[in-house]
Amino acid sequence: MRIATWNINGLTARQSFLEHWLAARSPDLVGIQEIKTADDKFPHMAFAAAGYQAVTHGQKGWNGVAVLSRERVEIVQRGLPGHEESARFLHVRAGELDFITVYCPNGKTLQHEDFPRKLEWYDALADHLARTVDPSKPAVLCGDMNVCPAPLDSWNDALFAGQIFHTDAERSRFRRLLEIGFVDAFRSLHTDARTFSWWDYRAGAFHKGQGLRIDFLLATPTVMKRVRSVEIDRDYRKKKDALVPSDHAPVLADLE
DNA sequence: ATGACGCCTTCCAGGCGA
Repeated sequence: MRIATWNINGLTARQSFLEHWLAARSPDLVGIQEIKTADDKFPHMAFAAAGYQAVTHGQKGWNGVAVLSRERVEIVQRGLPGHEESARFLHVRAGELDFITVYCPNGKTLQHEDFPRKLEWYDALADHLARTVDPSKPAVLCGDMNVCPAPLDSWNDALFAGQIFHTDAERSRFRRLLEIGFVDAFRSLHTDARTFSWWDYRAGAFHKGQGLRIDFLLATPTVMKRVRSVEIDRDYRKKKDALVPSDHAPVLADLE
């Protein structure tokens, strides 16, 4: 079984690119973020033709998450309770697996009012997961977390020390997800790899290796036992047949 | 030093992303 997460930066702009990737990688279960599309505008037919059922928690213009699955899934929860004003949370059940995808708030800067809101959102997420996820059972929490959990996850941790994505406040929120019982699958298999999942579109950041690792597949121990590989699909951060890529790369894991 | 690219929108300049 192949699972994945990907911030696609706009479904309308990325649909062909996403379909290209689905055909090339054949994932079974995918969390996508930033679809920026309302539920009633989601192109279900196109994904059904590619063999995927889509479950969406969409929003016009901003945010929006969805799950694409080859096998039938059922909705457990759409929207983070108490924070339904932005579409950032979707929990589905795929057989025995609880699969949750999130698009965490960005926060902008430490001075911006969005920063304390980001921390509050994280606290609400952790509270909700602690109540609703049994860490002894198979579960995956994936998505764009908008945090570099450790210096190794940033192209220049010294330059950005104490700035957005690099603060102790954000890192402690990320750690709380691990304390609930989730394991960072990529880091677990690649202890020392300085591998990123996002690169700014501007100034040739991708080619200069100036990226961040902010997209994660977090899995409970029963899932981790089945993990055979975890990779960041940086080939899909490149232009593909003249199609423009997202600024994020997909993260993929193969489970036994 | 600044902006840099690409997304979106009651529509095309301006906000936002990370």
